[in-house]
Amino acid sequence: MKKEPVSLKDIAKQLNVSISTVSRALRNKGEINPETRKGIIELAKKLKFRPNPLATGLLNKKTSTIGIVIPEIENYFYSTILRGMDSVASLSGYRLIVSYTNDNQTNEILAIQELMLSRVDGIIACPSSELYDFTHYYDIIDNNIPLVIFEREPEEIPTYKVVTDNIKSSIEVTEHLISKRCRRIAFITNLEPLAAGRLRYEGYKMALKKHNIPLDHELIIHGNMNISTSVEATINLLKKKPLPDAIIGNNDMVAMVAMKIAKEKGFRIPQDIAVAGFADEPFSSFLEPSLTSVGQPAYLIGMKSLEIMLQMINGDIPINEDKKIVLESALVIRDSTKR
Amino acid sequence: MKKEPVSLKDIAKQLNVSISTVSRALRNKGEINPETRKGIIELAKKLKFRPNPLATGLLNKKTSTIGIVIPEIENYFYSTILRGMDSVASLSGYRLIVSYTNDNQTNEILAIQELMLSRVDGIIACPSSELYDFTHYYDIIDNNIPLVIFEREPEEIPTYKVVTDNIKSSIEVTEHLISKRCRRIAFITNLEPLAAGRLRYEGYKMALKKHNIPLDHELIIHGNMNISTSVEATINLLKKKPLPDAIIGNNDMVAMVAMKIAKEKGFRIPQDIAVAGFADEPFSSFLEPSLTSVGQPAYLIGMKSLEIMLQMINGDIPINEDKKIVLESALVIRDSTKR
DNA sequence: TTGAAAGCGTTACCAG
DNA sequence: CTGGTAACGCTTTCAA
Repeated sequence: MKKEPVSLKDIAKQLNVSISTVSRALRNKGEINPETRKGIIELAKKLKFRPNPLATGLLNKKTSTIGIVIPEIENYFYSTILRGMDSVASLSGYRLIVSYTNDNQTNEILAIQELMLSRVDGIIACPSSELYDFTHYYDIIDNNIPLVIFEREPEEIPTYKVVTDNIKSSIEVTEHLISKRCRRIAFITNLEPLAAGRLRYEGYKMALKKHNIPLDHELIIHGNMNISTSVEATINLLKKKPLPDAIIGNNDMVAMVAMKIAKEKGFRIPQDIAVAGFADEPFSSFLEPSLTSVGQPAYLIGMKSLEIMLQMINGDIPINEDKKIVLESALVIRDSTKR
Repeated sequence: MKKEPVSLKDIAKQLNVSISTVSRALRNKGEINPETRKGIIELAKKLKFRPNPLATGLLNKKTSTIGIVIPEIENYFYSTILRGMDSVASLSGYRLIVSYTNDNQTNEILAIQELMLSRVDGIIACPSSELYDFTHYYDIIDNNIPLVIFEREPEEIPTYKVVTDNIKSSIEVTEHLISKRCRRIAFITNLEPLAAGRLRYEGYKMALKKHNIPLDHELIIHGNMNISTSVEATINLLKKKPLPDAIIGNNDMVAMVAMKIAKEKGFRIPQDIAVAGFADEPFSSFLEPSLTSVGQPAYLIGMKSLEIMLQMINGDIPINEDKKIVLESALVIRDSTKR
């Protein structure tokens, strides 16, 4: 049914030359009669010939395809990372195959298996935060397939990682709140082993310690960062005595929910409770009050991950190095913490 | 460098049988000695053999890959569509290659060329709204490559289209505002030839006409729907005399911007000006006031497009039919229009 | 029941 | 300068 694309054979037949001659002419390799070459190139252009990637791939064992394993896509942070990756990939003639894990390990294992069966040239993955089993990553490494990890920092996986300065930026936002005379700072976060939230929690603790503010475990709420758990978390926080005077959400969605619930309960923001988030979503400056947030270099994470991957594939850097690239975040102060 | 995956040849060698025997055993085709078969299957499982998709693809001229052409991805609406597509594709053993056009025709043409060169089995595209040249689509059709269009409805491209009931839902939101005694309803929208905004504008006009409200062209602002143009559009609207008493934004981002600007200028929402949007983004219920919006069946658009594509590929439906699948939207009424 | 061979489209190598 | 051939990994057809 599908009309067949032109092949070298077609061109060879029409011009009464051999397939190898056509191949050579088109890739300008080896000696060749300029006349013959010109004719071949012309016909090829006319027929819109382009080598079948399946055939070349079969030959040099390359698919020109990179597998991406990412938790979600309906999320500005991750979709921006993806676009950063795509921008580099498409410029270099690579295609991306994207798998979504929902931050769930079972999906992740399946995704990686599928990608390896698809014979991708490399895998760039964000391991799910609950990760406790690393065999599927060792599988990638054992097969000498280039692997780049992004956003999460599993020490158990010895390879390149592209991450952000979670601890530092968390210290920064916490100190910002402290400078605004907040003393009971609550933190709604994801404390799963590999979650960025866990590192941010470390930063938070360091900031408190530095300023001699006692850590109150009551103010730390572990959640999986969806809307309903965030609602619940906030309601619980607002029952604590004494009340928290600030809430940090592990992302802007959580912070947004916290603000809404607090306002509904009659608290003024930021006067009664200051609120801050992470990731600086486009909507954050439009909330009421506008939301203070730690901006993440999402696009850059994507670009950088893909650049490293390409270097690995091209053999410019070894594929078995355990190295961490840390990109900088930037605190964006808005009305939700101005008091 | 990369460790070679096991091939039929490897298995054949180890078991001292021919490649064809192994192939037959594994796919349970043709007569074969149950003993031999068992041995082969066992070894294959142990070695984690899986056929090289490049080789099979070369043989049956299939890549098991579907190309997606989509305007953006950092946008809940489009990323949800994409996930809908992915959910169906991954269940059917298809991979998706996604290209982003930024709603720009030049990018779109390049994307489609690239996809065709990659030999995708089918293309699902959202043509850019400014589209005036359709040759690249005719190119797809001429090559007998299955094509599905989504979200936009170009009459010039005779193929399956998966769209939403833009006119109807626009009538609905406009009538909703009219029922709230709004008479000067402004519309910030994208009027490019293929934009959904154009159809929504039609619906808007029909609703006004039905209720004998004169159309005031001053209240229609054409924009490309980014934040800065929306800011400008709103500022202009708020200078009109008499003032608009409602603003419809062509998406929730626009409506969000309009609300913010109007509030900053001292207008009360919805009392002075009611506001509504399209697409019902997750943040919309968290705005102040919560935003009335037309919910779009994004996930369904994605699923449906891919289902149709698979049917085309499988030959269950002809690939040259000009048919439109219309999915229903649902108006979500919130505080921004409750007056 | 099994094996050999052709072919998918391409490239690389070796003769001529 | 050009053509033939082998090879990539797989499926299918034809013989044995």
